Amino acid sequence: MLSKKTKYGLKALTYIARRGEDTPVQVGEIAKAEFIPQKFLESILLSLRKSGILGSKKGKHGGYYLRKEPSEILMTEVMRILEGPIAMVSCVSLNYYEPCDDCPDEALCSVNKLMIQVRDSTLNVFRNTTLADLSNGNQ
Amino acid sequence: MLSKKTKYGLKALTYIARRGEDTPVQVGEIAKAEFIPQKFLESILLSLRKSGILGSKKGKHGGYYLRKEPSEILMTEVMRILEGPIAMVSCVSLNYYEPCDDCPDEALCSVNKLMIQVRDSTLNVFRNTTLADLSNGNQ
DNA sequence: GTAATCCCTAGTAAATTGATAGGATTAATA
DNA sequence: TATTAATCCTATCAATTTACTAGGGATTAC
Repeated sequence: MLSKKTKYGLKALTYIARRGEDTPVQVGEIAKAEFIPQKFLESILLSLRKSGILGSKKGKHGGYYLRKEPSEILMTEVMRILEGPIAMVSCVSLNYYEPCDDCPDEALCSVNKLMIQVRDSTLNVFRNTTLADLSNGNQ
Repeated sequence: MLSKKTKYGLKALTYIARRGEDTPVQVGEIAKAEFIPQKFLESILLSLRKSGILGSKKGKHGGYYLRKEPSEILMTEVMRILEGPIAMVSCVSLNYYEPCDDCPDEALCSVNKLMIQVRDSTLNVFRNTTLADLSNGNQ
């Protein structure tokens, strides 16, 4: 299941991208528009800022803004920040590989074999989808 | 992340399929061979039996066996039993659809749009993979 | 009848999730 | 400079899920 954190994060990014203007967007505005608990959203946007997707401006009239064009923000990056590894088991993770302690031979492991395929097909979606794709009306 | 339940379940099914013989396999044998806590595995195999994937024989020399040929056991079925819905959000689930309570219009929802693509690509893998594929050495 | 096996229900510790609380810091503006 | 409005940061917490464990009942081979 997708965590609420990821769901809220994606909705917030889409909101900012759709808005389009170059003034920063406040957390409160997004929270109200997307029905997201404000304090929770605060922490989510903070992590997106720390990861370099968002920039922020403090103080009055502050808020968050995209640091790149929506068409340059890949879902691989966003999903890894919000949801963590894309692979369903660490032994097939590209970025966070760890062997299973109970598996004597990955080459013989049926779970490994299946999860590599799932990982690749999911990656294929995320690599070919940008925030611009999510924000636009088309497909 | 894939739950241990699913991981253990897949390993157990693969073990039974690879064994090939028509005598039932005991939980203890699988647990020992695959390093799975026996009592936990018991409950997993029980749920696979209740779902019709496995049959069982009680009493001495009892155990579990496949009710279909490995080539006829699709991953869609196995994963739904072990892991639950394949979709990452209920609003794109084919078998367990439920609308999100915070989403006024699915057609405009970026999460919905993205997760439909992920669901379809994952389904494509599971629909084209059988237990026989996991059990064989090839690919 | 005894041993070996599946069947079933409960319970439980640890981790994760989805928040909330409370305030420190920063910046615009009057 | 004082006020206000925003981000930033840490800590905490209840509910849920996960990954088991315990204990025994039911069934069957021998």
